[in-house]
Amino acid sequence: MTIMASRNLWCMRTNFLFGSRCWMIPFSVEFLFKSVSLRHFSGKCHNGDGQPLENEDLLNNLLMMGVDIDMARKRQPGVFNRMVTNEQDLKMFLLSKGASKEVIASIISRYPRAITRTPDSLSKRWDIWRKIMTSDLEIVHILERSPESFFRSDNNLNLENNIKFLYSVGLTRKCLCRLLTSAPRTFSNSLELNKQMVKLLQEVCLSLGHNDPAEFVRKIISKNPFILIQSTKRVKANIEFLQSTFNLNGEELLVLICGPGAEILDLSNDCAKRNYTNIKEKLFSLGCTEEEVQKFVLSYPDMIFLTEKKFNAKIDCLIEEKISISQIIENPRVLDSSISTLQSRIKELIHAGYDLRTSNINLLSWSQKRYKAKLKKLNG
DNA sequence: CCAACCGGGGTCTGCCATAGTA
DNA sequence: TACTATGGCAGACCCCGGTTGG
Repeated sequence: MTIMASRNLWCMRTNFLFGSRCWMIPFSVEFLFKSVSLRHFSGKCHNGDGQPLENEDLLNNLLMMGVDIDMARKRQPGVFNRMVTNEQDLKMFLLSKGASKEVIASIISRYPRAITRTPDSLSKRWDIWRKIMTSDLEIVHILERSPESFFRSDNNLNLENNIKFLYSVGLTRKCLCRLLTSAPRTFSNSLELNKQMVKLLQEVCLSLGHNDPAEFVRKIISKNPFILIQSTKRVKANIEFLQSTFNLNGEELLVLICGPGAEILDLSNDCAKRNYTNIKEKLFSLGCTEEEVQKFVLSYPDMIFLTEKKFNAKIDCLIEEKISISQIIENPRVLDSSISTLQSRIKELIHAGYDLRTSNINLLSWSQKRYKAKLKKLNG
């Protein structure tokens, strides 16, 4: 009863603020699918100039939910002209799955079209996702991160076909789980698009002389769960870059792209080329040969992710401490550490009397725990 | 005990363009 | 013709620790 009382009070307050539309009572699953919010006045309204007016009911609902209306309108203005929207259903649905009000508001603000989905379709889609994920909460986290990936498509049959297809490629449920967590967009791609990428990967594999494309595809996808949300154009370009830049035979290239260099395929237009060119120039300026540069990058391909600014800053910060370039290229992992980690560790090590010019520099990239233990020992 | 070697984990959305559709 | 569904784009590391070998 006290709950009812406070609820009534809340209702009165909101009525005072926003007009006469009353909420349905939350927290009760039986109301879930009975709340399609038809407008009391149908269709678009028009002012004297014939301009469509947005529906007041919808705006009030969204306001009370805490939705950022300006943001939502900017993103998908069309939603605001619809006769029928299901924001109440969506809210109830997501609440029942464990999403907070704040999360729901944020989801709608960022992907307003979510409120056009029917409860039935939502529920089906959710259940299909749940065949991969073990809990509702995991899905809530994904939606919070990326509402678009769940709501952008209403085609549940396509979703199911994608899952069938991915299994048919030989991926495990665990792998699908990783794909859904890391790159949920994979599952709202059209089946055709996913097939195209898989086909491309198989062709690459065969053209490089490997005889088990299925195994290769499984490996590359599990190594790089983002691959299926890249365009084939992008992936092709990056493979061509690797092929033309390093003198690798087919097998070596395959090992690279389904192993340590797998993520390079995600890099955007010419980014790999740009970053590699910078690495080359920087190292040339420090007296390295072309061969040394190639060997250095291949020994730790993630280097190619570093932008010009960051790569140069890291090198400079090491060189300033008289660490030689040969020490650096022989221990590429030190460039893994952030600039601030490098700076603070260098300072601490010098203070501890550690001579980086003659001692090993690998500890610059050790884990915090191992590094701290080492430092403690150095400080006696 | 110590460090080298090496693989793994997190994470990658939010925007724009456009063909298709009602 | 407004709106939807879908494709594509830019963007750009850092940290941890198990195992192994000395």
